[in-house]
Amino acid sequence: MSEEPALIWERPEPPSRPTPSPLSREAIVRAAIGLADADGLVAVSLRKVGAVLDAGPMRLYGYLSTKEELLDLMVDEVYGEIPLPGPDAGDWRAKLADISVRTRAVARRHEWFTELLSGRPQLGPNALAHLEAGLAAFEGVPGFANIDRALRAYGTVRGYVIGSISAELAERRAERASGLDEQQWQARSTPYLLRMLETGRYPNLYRVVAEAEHPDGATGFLAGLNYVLDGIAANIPG
Amino acid sequence: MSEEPALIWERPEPPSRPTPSPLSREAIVRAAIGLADADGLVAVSLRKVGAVLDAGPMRLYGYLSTKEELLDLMVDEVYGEIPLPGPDAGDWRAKLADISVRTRAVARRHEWFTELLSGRPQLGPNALAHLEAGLAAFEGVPGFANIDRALRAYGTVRGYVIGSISAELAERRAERASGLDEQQWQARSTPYLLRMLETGRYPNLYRVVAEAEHPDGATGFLAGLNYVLDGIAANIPG
DNA sequence: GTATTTATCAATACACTGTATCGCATGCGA
DNA sequence: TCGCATGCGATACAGTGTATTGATAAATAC
Repeated sequence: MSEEPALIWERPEPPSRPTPSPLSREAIVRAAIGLADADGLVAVSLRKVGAVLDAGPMRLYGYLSTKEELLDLMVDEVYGEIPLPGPDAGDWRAKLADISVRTRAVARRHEWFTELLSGRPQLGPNALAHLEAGLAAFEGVPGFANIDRALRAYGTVRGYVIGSISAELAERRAERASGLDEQQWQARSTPYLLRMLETGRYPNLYRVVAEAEHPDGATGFLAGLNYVLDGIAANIPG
Repeated sequence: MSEEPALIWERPEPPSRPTPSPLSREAIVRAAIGLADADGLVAVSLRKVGAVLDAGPMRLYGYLSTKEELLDLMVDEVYGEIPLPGPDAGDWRAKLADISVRTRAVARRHEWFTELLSGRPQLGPNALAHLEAGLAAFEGVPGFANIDRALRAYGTVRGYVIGSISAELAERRAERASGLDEQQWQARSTPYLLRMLETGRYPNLYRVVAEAEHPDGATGFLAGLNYVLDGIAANIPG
């Protein structure tokens, strides 16, 4: 199907291939993260990532062998943005609170982060360092010398952190997805909720709408985190 | 572009439209859940769901206006499968443990469930009933009369439950995704992990691989749940 | 009982996805 | 200066969600 039978005399030379922009895994991941930050995970396609880097989609397959791998790289990159406490950053509780709060901060900058966490084993170097730091917080804590116990305790904190942030961000996203501002979203869903609540089947939910003050995200997050940490503290003998 | 100019005499009658199978939201959701249970969320496409019901993809748009809505319905349907404790099912702790354990059981039957939870507000009737039951557990508990406090406490439990189950299932899925059995997956990832651990940068992770006994999922889940519940108990005055 | 409107659904179409294949152009070794 | 290897672009394909369209069946009006 050669569609260019023009004579050589008037056929233009091929555009002297403009030195293909040098590429790297790092650049690819940064481009993908930029797209995801701006327009959500749906905006991350190999074509769009390639376009940002002046490359076709197939060019990326030299650096990854699957889109899943790109997502894995994105996750590990974000793990790398979370500062980790050093060995003398306080006691176990301070260290865990530190990791948790900083994780939340980063997850709010990259709203897609927690979405990717569910359903993907995290084996990248930064993810491993993150887990290592969490476990290290339990070094020398009575009752948590057993690594299985430390692992479970940290897993509990981590489960709470991720679950809690997911819920917080889901709410934020739902508002914006419905078009414009928060008010517009609430205007859409509130009447429905009121109708449900009027049935009387949800007395406690009714109180949530009627009485709750909805403390801001950070406050609520810390309150829950303290429940979890209190629970661990309650299991330190002595 | 009528491609059937045959004369009426030999043109076959249109196949007397075989009474289009009656459809319902319920049937659509069940079909979608069946596909997801069998082959994961990627297997849920409007074409495939339609095919199960002997219908074209566009037929479904009478019952939903978007695929997102189908996913919302699936989530609420699964919520409906979780039995909720009645008012006299024990104290707050028993009720919360009950909800959590049953949620885990259902989430293991529908591995895609937690995947959908992150990133979607849950406003269906069954989801609301679920939340209501969680809040109801705190009725009459000293220190949790304030609905904000009850909401946060339950949110903590819920965050842990979802985060924890997600992690558990992510591991299980990763094993199977890599082709065949658990051994095959570990054979692929273990050498990499060992090389990372040999660097000495992850002393606690090293212990996880070397010393940990990896108690089974249910045991670990309950251990973590007890941390969280202990933490709440520690905040009940008196 | 016939004609006309209305609702329902299948077919078609479109823009877009991830990825396999293939052929060319470029740079390197001889 | 030639031959070859390698990396990249173009092309292709099967699949996605959904807008549009056109036909058919049901419901209504006369």
